[in-house]
Amino acid sequence: MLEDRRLAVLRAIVEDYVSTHEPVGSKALVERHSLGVSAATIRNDMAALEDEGYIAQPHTSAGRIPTDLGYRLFVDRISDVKPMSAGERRAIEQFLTGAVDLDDVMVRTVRLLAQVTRQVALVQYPSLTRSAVRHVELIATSATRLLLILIADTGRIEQRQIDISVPATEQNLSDIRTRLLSDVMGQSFSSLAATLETFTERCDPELRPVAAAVVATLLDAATEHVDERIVIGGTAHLARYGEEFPIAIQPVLEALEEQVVLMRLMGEATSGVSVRIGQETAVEGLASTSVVTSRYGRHGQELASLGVVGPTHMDYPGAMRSVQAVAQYVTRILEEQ
Amino acid sequence: MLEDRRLAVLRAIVEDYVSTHEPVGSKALVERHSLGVSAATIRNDMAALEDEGYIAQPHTSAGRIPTDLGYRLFVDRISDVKPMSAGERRAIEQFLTGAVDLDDVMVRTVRLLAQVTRQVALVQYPSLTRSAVRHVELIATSATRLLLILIADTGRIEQRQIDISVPATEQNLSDIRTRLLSDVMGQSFSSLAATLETFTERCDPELRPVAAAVVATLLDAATEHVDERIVIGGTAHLARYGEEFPIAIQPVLEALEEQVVLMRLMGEATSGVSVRIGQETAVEGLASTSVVTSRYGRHGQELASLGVVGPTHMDYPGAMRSVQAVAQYVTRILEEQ
DNA sequence: ATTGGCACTCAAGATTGCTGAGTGCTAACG
DNA sequence: CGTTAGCACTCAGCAATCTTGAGTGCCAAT
Repeated sequence: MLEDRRLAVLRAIVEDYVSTHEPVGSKALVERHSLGVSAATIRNDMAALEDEGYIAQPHTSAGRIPTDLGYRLFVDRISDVKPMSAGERRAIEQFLTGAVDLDDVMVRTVRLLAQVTRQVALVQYPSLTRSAVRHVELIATSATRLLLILIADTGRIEQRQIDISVPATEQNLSDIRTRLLSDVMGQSFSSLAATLETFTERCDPELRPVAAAVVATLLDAATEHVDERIVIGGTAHLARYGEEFPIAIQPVLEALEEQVVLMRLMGEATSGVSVRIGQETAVEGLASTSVVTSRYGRHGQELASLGVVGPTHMDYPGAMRSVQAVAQYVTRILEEQ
Repeated sequence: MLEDRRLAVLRAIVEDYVSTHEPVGSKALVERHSLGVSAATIRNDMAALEDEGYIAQPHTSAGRIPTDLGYRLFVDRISDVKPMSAGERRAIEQFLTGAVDLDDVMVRTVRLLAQVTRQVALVQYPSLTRSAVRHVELIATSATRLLLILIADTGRIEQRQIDISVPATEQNLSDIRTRLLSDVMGQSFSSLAATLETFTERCDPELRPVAAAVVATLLDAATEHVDERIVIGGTAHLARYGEEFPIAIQPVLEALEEQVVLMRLMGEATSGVSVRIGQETAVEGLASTSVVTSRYGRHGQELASLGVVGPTHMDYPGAMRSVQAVAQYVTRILEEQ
């Protein structure tokens, strides 16, 4: 009962603060929300909420703003994820259909997400290690140089140069290509190391040097360590906050240019929608931002993440809803491919 | 003689303003530069320069700042492009070697350029229409769906889905693939339309529906209209200026997210280093920024552009030098591929 | 437990005055 | 005729001061 009202007060504070970006006082609260009690009572509740660490005062004679902890409680216990309107769903669908290739899907998705949430959007390319080989191609670009092309069933393509010391004939290459294709076609990238362990031995002795080089390069490309690609969009929205709010956007932009940081944000695998608030991001430059992500995938398997980065005082229910919806549609698009 | 001194004054104003970001007065000028005349004389020169539109006063009791026209004169007639130090050259070289594929070259280049110039960097992917076909691959991903892979001799790869109404046998596909390859291998992308005009007719009647679809898709992919890809980096540098300078960075970020704008900035083909100052960019959001670009290429042919975007009060000689040097190195890297 | 009343605090905005960098003008100089 | 010194004038920016009002915490009454 009393607990209930306190939560209601916290929710009201979060909602008002998110929409006005100004500390909210007891009087304004009772006016804007029908809480059924007087401002003085709210003040008592506020004092209690402040003791527990859910809200704070910027300075003595100001209203309260939610702390990271407050947002966390809000996200975990209070907010209810509203479903999207039919119109929104249709808009998303329209935006994503007609993509000509994977790059196009990624670019369209990041734009869509940025536009819908009005925040910075991140989309990670489907993980190679979680997908399977659709095709492998080996092309001679000069006498001692080959080009290896790897195509995943997600549509993702990787290419690598291979320098070989001894020239290989077209026949040799063709042999290797055929063997390689029959070995790895349809295999998951993560199992390639095992699959190709004996590949070189199984080749004719004269092919072995080339085969070894090819296998080594292929495995290197398939076990991509840090070079997962991430597309960013909507950075202009950052500046919008900066205008009337003391969020230094430089550290945020810097953080978003660091591959390591992005991988940390997108990599942590949790099903469903994940929300990290302020310090929880564990990234220095993102201390005053929150990150809302969701996994997306294909046929029940999760391939990668997408999400948004915004100020801690963001519209969490809205962001969570949009991120989830977009993830679902990307999943569907990938399944159609 | 008199003209000479006026130019020297303008140059001094530009240099001081670029380094301090504060309006420069006559007194400060004579102190910092040995111009051999008194402040009063400088004031006369300044008044003349202002009449001619090269400098302006933010308010009555302030020093002068260069106008766009002033920077233009500075760039055209006054500044001398200093060569890079050996150390800088080595740093650039080191940064760019070791790239595993074209994507990698592009990403490394944009990072390098952003780091060296401390500004926003743009790198355009090599134009397809100006390069030649290294390889074409046709893969069946299901009975009625093909994947067409185009590889340019720059290392750039394009892929497209092809839906065919009638299932094609592996033998059919192989036929088409072989014919296609012998037709287009080594051809320039711009000549493909002519080369493939009679391709469908030359096929067996039963292959024609599939062949027609393949050719149509291939030509569509090869004549990419607006979807030239551009990589952006170093946006965090924008915020640095924003801090102590009233450049609204939001319009800049917005402009940089518009494909059309980027194409306009990068597309205008001029050999050598090109500088567009303030309004000259002809982009609303970039009215208070300048763009320094250079073409890069391979074997004398220009493939695309790279460059930087920064505030109009940038270090033009430095930026021009860095952009030129990086373009040269990228050219070299592409030639090695 | 809730409420009204009241004293207290303090950020933000307005007002004022001062300072000094910088200019333009004029008259003198070589 | 170009250059210079001198001088009056302008005005952004800073600091000091004052005022206002939103908001709080506490206490006594219900």
